[in-house]
Amino acid sequence: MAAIVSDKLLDWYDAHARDLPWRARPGEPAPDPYRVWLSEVMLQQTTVAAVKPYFEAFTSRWPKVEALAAAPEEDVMAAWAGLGYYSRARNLVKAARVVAEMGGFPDTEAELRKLPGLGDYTAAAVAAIAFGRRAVVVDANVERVVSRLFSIREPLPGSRKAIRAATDAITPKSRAGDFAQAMMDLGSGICTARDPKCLLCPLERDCRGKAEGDPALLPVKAPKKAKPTRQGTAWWIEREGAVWLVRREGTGMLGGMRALPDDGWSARGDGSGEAPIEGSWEARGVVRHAFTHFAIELSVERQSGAAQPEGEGEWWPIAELDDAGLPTLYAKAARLVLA
DNA sequence: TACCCGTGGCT
DNA sequence: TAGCCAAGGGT
Repeated sequence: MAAIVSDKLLDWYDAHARDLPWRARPGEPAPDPYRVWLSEVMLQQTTVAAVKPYFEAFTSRWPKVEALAAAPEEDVMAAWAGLGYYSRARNLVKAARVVAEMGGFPDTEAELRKLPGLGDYTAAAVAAIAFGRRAVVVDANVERVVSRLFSIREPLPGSRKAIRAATDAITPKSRAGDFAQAMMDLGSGICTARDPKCLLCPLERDCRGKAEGDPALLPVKAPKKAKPTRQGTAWWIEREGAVWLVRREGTGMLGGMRALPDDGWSARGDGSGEAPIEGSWEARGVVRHAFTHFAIELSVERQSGAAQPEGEGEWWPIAELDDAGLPTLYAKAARLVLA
């Protein structure tokens, strides 16, 4: 059954593979490991449509890993702005510098797994896609397809071990990269989370989930926690056509990204409401923004002709604010002030 | 393990 | 519209 499933899927992939900028067409040589790695990191929890323009921008500006390794971290962070999960950009720079120092990407799953930002999924995907290694590649698409194919009814995340074993059982010795990408294309276009297109599926006859009932009910997932709403304030401090920007520290929320000064709001609590400088503030309104596990209502206060706040920061020309690389929350706040 | 960490499209 | 979802990783 295992060989039959992988053969059917690879045949389907040869006929229906998506044409993507980071992907070789079936039968072509494997693409540059740099492009595979970059695309896989960008695609972590991120849609293909969102990734495409960023992938083009990055590979145009930094065509090789050595170029990315030589770039200032803040330039990479600014280029990543809007894509989200900014630890990916911090780790991207770290990994690029390690790889450049090594003289190239390692070509085994175990060595790739040691690079920052490469977990089980990405290490396996790069090993399989860029280097033709047999690796068990399990992402959310594979979890869904395999849960249905084998009718695994234990809820996630408890079912991960069983899903991995089942995926291992159907992963072929050769063309593991194509197999992985075929599974992802199948999950993306056919075996979708809602309303799967079973009539178009090359594995319909092999699918226990289909045979036993409604495959759309799989995988079962644990219920999600309610997300709280936090209150915070951001300060638009303006002087001579420039606004005061800081760079957020650490590895936490929006860490390493340029931002407006704020009052210390976080996922765990509201901000203090305390302004960084004296003076009279003009209320400009409230920005609402939903993060993964909480929402924020950010009040935006403005002061012009202001003194320079203490601490690190820079006066950024308002006319060039698009180049600052503000994450979406602060881009919204800026739009509110400038509207 | 459970939680933290972004964003935009879709229903 | 409010929630769900997407090629997860780090701690």
